[in-house]
Amino acid sequence: MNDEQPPEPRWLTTEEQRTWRAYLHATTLLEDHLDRQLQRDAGMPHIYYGLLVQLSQAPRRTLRMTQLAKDAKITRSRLSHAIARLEKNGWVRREDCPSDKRGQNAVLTDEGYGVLERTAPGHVAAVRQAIFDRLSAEQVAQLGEIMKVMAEGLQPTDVNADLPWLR
Amino acid sequence: MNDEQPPEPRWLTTEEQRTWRAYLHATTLLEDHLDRQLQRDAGMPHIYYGLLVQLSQAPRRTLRMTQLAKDAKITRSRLSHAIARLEKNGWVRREDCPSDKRGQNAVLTDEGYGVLERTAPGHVAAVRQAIFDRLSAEQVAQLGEIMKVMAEGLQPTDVNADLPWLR
DNA sequence: CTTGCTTACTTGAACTCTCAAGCTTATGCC
DNA sequence: GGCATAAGCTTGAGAGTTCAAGTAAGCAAG
Repeated sequence: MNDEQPPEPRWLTTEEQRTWRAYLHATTLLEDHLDRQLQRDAGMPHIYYGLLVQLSQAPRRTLRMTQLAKDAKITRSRLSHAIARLEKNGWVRREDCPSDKRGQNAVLTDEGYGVLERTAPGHVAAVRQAIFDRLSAEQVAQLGEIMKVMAEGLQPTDVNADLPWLR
Repeated sequence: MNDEQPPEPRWLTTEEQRTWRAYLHATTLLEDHLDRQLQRDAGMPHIYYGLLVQLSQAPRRTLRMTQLAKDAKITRSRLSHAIARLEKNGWVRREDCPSDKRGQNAVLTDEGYGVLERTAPGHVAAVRQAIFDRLSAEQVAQLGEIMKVMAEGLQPTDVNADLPWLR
């Protein structure tokens, strides 16, 4: 027989709950806000905009699909669908990768770059208004550090990459 | 003629960019992580789980649709679809509101409560592992304050509610 | 050189979200 | 009462996301 009881879970303290709720509210409100802002002004959701930004900063405005997916923290499947849509808009072009016949490069077109040029100011203004105009310099630094720590803990590092005993 | 130039937008400083990127990475990674965790263990996305939690804490486990939508920071349309799905699962029931024939109440069923009981420990553990186990008490307090400020700035207060000259 | 495993990417179906439109009931005003 | 407007909620269609499955090309071992 198994007499073990599941251990009483460590619930959140009142203070932690307050923080967690505030986190959920702020992040969902902001994401909705930016999604609407960009959908209205740039004709695409926030995540798609982020893809164009990544491409615009890459050498030759070109990135391998897998790399872009990693940078943007999304699955390759999602990226495939997204690039298909952006390609239909004429903002991104696909190219075969010369060195690896399995590979695809996503390339930001001039049109895509133009969209970015036209809409970036409005987007930055929205971000600024939501965050940086409301926080002290100290808080911005704190936020940066906190988010860095959180992101590190969530990085989907290759499973087993840190498990030498499985190699 | 119009000689006005659009003012050069105030771009983000390097420090602000770093913080903004960290924010985007951490929030998308966490949301994906929790969505998968709950989809796997509770059979619903994070936001749906949040709806059940709200209901579980309301008197008589009942809430008007509009109120629930406000609490969860989602549109009424989205809520309608969500409740329809949860109703199909038998976790929520709709009731006509006695005092207002337009109104609908969402009620958490016993089954719904059961799902919550069974899955809450795992969910809390995931949240704890992603945030509270990795941050100092001080950082938790900072995060709470920062998120509170951000949420306040994004609150979709009724348009015009703060514009007395339009009344 | 071929067998088997891995990597890169795509696809389709099921599900969710958004947006605009629609229905019903409440409320204020004459 | 009768009318206009607002509030509460739903619906359907189009767009986006997820998950599992599929194709094709690299790679390593024998």
